Amino acid sequence: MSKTKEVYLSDDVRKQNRLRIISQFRLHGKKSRTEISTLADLSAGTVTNVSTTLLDDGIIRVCEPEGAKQSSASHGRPRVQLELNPEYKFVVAGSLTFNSISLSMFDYLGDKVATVQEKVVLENMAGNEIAQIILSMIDGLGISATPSIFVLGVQGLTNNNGSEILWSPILSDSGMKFADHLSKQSKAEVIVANDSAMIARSLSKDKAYAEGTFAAVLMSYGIGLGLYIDGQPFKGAKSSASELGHISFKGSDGALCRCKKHGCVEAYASDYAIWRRAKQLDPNTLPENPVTSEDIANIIEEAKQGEGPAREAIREAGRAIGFGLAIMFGLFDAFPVVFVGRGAQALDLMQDDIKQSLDEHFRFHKQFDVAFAKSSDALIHVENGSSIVGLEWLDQQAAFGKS
Amino acid sequence: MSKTKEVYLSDDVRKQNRLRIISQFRLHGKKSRTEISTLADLSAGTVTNVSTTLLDDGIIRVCEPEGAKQSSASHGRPRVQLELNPEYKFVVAGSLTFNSISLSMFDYLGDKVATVQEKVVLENMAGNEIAQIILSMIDGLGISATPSIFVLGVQGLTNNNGSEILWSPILSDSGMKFADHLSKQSKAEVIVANDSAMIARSLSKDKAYAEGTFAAVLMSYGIGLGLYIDGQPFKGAKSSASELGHISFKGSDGALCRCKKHGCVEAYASDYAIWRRAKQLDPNTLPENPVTSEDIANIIEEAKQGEGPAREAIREAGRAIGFGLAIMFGLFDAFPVVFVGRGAQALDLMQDDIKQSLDEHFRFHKQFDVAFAKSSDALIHVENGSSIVGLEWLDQQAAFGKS
DNA sequence: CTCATTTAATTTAACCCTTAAAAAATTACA
DNA sequence: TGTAATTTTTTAAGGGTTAAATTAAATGAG
Repeated sequence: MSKTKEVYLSDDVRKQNRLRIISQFRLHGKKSRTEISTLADLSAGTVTNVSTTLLDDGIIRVCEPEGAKQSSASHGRPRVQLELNPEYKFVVAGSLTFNSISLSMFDYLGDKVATVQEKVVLENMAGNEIAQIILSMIDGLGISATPSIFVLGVQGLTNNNGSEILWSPILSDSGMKFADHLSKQSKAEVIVANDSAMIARSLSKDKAYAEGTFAAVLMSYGIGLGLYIDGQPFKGAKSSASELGHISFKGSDGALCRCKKHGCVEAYASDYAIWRRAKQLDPNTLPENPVTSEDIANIIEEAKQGEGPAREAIREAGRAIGFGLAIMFGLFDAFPVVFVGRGAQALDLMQDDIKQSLDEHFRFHKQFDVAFAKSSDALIHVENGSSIVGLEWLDQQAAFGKS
Repeated sequence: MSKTKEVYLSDDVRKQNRLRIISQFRLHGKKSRTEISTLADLSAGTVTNVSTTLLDDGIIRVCEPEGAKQSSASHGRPRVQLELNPEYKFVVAGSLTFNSISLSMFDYLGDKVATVQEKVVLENMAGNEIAQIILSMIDGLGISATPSIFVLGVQGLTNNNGSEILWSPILSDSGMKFADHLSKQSKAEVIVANDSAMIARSLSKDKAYAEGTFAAVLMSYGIGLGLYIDGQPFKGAKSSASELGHISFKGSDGALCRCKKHGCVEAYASDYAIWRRAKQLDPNTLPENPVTSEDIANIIEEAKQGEGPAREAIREAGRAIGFGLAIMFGLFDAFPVVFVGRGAQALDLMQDDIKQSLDEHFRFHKQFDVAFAKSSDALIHVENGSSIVGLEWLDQQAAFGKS
């Protein structure tokens, strides 16, 4: 595991091909050996050999012949469809927000087998308590399957490999260490990941973004950013997530941000910022209670009616986002952006301001085609992205073996 | 070539190991088979086999025994030192600036065998003219060796794979296409690269930055940025270089930048910006003549004497740089920064302002240890980085074979 | 001057993996 | 029932690696 040898040994070739074949099943679902041979560009003989070991190991299984989906040609020996064995192993994917934990169990085929949500304010909880809650939630599902891996999306910064939360606005110092406790108590792998990164991961499976270079911007309590560059999730040097929210939009005389600095993009574009401005409150105070989805929906409604504080709040959010994007595009080049989260519902209203701001601050704006889109519920994407991470981890384990 | 198969075939294993062994020679210089066996973690037998083919192909050669550097132990059969064959192939590495072309030829060992520089203003030249000049400069060296690859650093944007210049402040539209002409006329590979990226590449071989996460900031005519993340040169989505110079430091009422926008970091931190401010000229005009190294040296001298326009110009440059770094750190995490170029001579004077600006705009400043350093002549680093790129390309070719 | 000792490099034999080709299996259809 | 069609398995050949045995080359003691 720790030895990071590259492939230069026949044994590694074998494992590499194992993964290759598993990945084809992951990608295409039910397939016969012959089809896999074509897809994976391996000879029929190799596919037979590897399939045999995969069957023995319980990683794939033979599908019962479905009347409909027969072999393409009618003559000859019929193909035997194989697929990933759903019972092989299980993933728990989910997300932690400031006042709730939602978890879903997925089988190895990637189907959701159970889901559970609990309202808990995590702010003052210790790591072992959180781990305990998660475990009892899973217990409460009454499912015999034990998860082999937990993948949990959280707002904040995690380290590069997903083993540790470095900072999160929704957790105490002790709470941030829940992954350790969970891993010890469950004896399963635990990966913590930035929520926006998981959203991007989820979107990356979408045909529209399959090309693989795009950004997911999560507009809710903060302004999250998940980047995909050339089909690979982008990771910072030490930590998981790139930040859009704390780019300095206005100088130090700007509005107060949750991070205690002034003028951040978040201080203009997050839900509390929009709310604060729409309600014409002091830009140097933070609201005491969390802003709800309804609050934001109401403001959007109001803004649609015409000019006024609500409309102006959304304009300013657009300008801040546009500025943030301009800066990011300057560093990475421009690419499509998908907006997710409740703030994203205002995308139609913001779009012109975003573009204008981009135009003002990004030199190459006109040379690049920047496409915007908004997508559905953020939590679903976080969960979905997390499940993908979990399944890919299982695939790796299945291919390269345990220890 | 075009087929991008991964390693999953014994033949690929062979090639992989060939590269592995070549890389050890590249890294460590003269080594015996036994030593290579240890370094590359391959068996003695494999090293013998591969070495034989490498010798046959003229890629490595036997070193004449130097009296001094004998085998570590005195007993036993003495080791035969091998090394890369300097005559195997040659690289031309160099850089194009607005008024000069400098080229050096390197042998396969990485030793510089010749160098030539010519004053030419490239601004209005066509691509084929530039190619012609480069070729005749090489011709003029009177060296029998023909280069297999040209690697040239240029200010501006190149595409991801180094085949094309997308934009450069020093070249006309036709001039930007010189790589095509050069490649056709010389029948050699031609790679064009961003100058700052090459500087970073050069620095990456420095022990101090060998860890592999740092930024090179080139302060001269513009503000270039070369990034190394985790030992890998960072590339944008479509283009080569990340940009620090055109981050929006002040709004649209800021000073005029060469890119025709207002308020860019470059408009405060580049040599013309410093000069403009030190001379108390209109911040909305661009100087007609290029600012020289002497101009900048004089301003730095003046600033050292005490407060005044020169000192203030440098302060403002520091603030702009600090702002740019803060934004970059927000996206990538913080890491060491090396300043290169004539503006970097003012680092001592700027450092406090950079840090203060960072502190103001980067949330995690105090949690990260941001180290600054300045390095020697930019051109040398560009050339050096380019030669490294060229040699690595040759290594790849040597390992994986031509077609 | 010879020969045991020591270290380096090469050769050998065994093992693993892949592939192409041959063989076997399984079904449709005449 | 037999032939054609198609999928899957088996076989044999070929290539790569490694551990171990062998050969090569130099030192130094008797």
